[in-house]
Amino acid sequence: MPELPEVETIARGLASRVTGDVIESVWLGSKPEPLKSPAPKIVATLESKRIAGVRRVGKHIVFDLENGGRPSLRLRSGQASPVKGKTHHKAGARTPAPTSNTAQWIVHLGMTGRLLVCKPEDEIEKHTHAIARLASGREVRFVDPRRFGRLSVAQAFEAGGHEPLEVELERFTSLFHGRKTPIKSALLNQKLLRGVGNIYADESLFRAGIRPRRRASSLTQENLRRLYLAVREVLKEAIALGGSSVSDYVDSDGEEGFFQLQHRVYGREDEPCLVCQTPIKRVVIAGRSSHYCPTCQK
DNA sequence: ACTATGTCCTGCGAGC
DNA sequence: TGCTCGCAGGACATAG
Repeated sequence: MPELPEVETIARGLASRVTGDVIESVWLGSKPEPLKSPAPKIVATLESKRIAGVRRVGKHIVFDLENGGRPSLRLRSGQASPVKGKTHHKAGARTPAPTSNTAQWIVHLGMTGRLLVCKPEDEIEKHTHAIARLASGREVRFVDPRRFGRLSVAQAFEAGGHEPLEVELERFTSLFHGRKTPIKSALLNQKLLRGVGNIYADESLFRAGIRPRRRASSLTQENLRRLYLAVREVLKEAIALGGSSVSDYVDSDGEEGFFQLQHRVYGREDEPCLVCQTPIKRVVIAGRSSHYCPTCQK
């Protein structure tokens, strides 16, 4: 679901709402769980930690955790697990907590993942896979119908690739040197740039006047300069509008974004180009829908 | 090392 | 109404 602007919006929303709160207990759904780290390690890493901040790295949401949370208040005995038949992990001594004073909780939302700040009495949505109970009485819930999302913990999380809004033009240009893959595929490669997904790749290529099938290595310096500026422009505008709500995307407050109203090619197959009226084409590149104007993009 | 393809999941809307 | 099909914001493993 979410690309850089949506993840940025979600991370900012979470940061403003849960920074300073303390994770008191964690519940994880049963296998197959969308976990990249072992469940006991996730539980041990999160519990009794204070949330020092929440930020975005590529398409990942990173909760920065620090020691100093109050000792875990045990749940009332007999309280049922949120979802019938699933294991309830509690703070325990079986798995030693990391020795470092800091750690991170990493969430990747995949296609359909959501992180919601809820009250305990709010109905547990279907496909809820994790719940972190906070000292304030609220809960952070991870809901993900398609299970492409992933949870993990780290001591010093590192993501590959460059942040598109931080990378300099020269480095940006060098990323595509000698690559025979279509520029669309290269933009989606998170090891090059991190955070660009299908919508923003298409929108950026339209603004830069470049067809998605063009080989990355065939782009001129001028092409790459225009693409660099287009990517930055599109992402900044989208962040300002709270991201794109295409089907069911909402941020952690349940608010929709509005950048979908600015889409010029994505999802507009057969509709007239907003610049030249030529019908927008849709082709499949690397298994992903790709939209472009055959007149405006060369 | 780079590139193309299939696969993991569930839900929704279009078309019959 | 109810079925099947195709498609969906992503990222891996695998094969060439």
